[in-house]
Amino acid sequence: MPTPKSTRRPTRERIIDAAEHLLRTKGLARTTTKVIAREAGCSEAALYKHFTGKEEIFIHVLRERLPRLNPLLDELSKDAGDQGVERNLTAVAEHAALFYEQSVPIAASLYAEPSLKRRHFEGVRELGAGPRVPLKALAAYLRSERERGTIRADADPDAAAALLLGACSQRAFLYDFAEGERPEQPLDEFVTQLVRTLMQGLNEAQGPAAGPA
Amino acid sequence: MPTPKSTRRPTRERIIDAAEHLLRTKGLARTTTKVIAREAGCSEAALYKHFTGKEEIFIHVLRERLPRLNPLLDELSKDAGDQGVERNLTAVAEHAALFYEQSVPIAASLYAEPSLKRRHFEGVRELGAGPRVPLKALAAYLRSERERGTIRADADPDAAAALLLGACSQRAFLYDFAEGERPEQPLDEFVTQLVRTLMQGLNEAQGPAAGPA
DNA sequence: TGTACATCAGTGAACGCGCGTTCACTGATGTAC
DNA sequence: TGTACATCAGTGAACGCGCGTTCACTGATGTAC
Repeated sequence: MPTPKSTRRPTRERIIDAAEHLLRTKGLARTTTKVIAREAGCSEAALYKHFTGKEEIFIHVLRERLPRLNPLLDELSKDAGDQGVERNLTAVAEHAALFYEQSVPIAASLYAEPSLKRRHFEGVRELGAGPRVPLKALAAYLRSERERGTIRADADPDAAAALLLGACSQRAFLYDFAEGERPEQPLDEFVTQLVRTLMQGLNEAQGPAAGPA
Repeated sequence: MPTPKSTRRPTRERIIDAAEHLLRTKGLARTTTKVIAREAGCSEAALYKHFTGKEEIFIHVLRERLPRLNPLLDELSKDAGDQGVERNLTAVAEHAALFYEQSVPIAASLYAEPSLKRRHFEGVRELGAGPRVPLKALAAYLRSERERGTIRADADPDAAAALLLGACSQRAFLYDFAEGERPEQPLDEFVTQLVRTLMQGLNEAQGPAAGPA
């Protein structure tokens, strides 16, 4: 028998749960009102007691379930310099990679429905979020490190942020596209090498490049 | 009156043209057989003289119209060292950015229809292509530069490739998502700064960091 | 306490619409004699 | 040259299906007296 009502999540929550899960696994095109209702354990008609329509359900999934990357980055600016830059960047990159793994499959499918994409990003922009914000935040952090002299004076914070977060987001796509084509490199290894490469650059080592101790 | 038949492209081509254009502008969900036919200037029934079904049209758009990044990268490996590494990387990044601008909107919408996504990438893999190939090729080029000593001996070619191409692909997403939210940084400037940052790293300059002359 | 009524989450069945696809047909072109 | 036939790209109209949505209704819960 199904879960007794007393212990079930509220219907509205179960609808959002179901829609989110289906978006992730079956894709936007296959996420119909019928399957949402079936997975939520209610009738299709019940969807319309909680939302004005199907698109509204998706908008709420996007608003309430897409993870946020910004909190971590905001915190980062405060602790600038407390720990090594390299350690901070590694932490950021690791979180970013996980974040993109979560959000890429859903965000990407908005391309199939440009009106939904537009609606979502207008809402997101009004909240001061949006895909550019993490880049700006990371660049701001790097600028503060540059001011205290922990990274080179002629460093370009925007370019560095684009490199690091770009690599993390692209990884999320490859991960999903290739779908187990080959055993993926572990995340922490990937991230460590990104940060090391970003820190030391490709130019011939001259300075105290701190070889293996 | 419409273009006379004698000067029109063959119907099959016009169908692919129309489907591609609609995928880019209206999205996968709004690209129905009716609108493809209207834009191609033929009847819906005519679609089925040239393709077995709608999905087949999309598969052929993906196969025949998505740009290829690999040729440029293959060539690159041959000329390793002929020009400066920095110059080569800049050229690659610029092409990569344009490539991703073209392919991202269409590739992303495949997330809405996972079965189509899977079919496409299986086909692509059999041709030795796929989204991982450019990364591998760029890393191979960097390895050859490392062997001839033009970049530091302990450089990580895979990480460097991930950083550079990641930044370029992410740019394509931001460009499209934000849709004119703010005047975009010009491509060549963006790319130049990426490459310089990647080459010199963020660590305090010690060596011949060749400050402003 | 019992009774009458209001509220409201939720339902089964039906709705119309637009989708991808198929049908029988047309008309232009090529070819054999 | 004309005529009879084959081929084939392309069509208008119809098809059935599954979609998102709405309808009239139910049954549980709360509340006033």
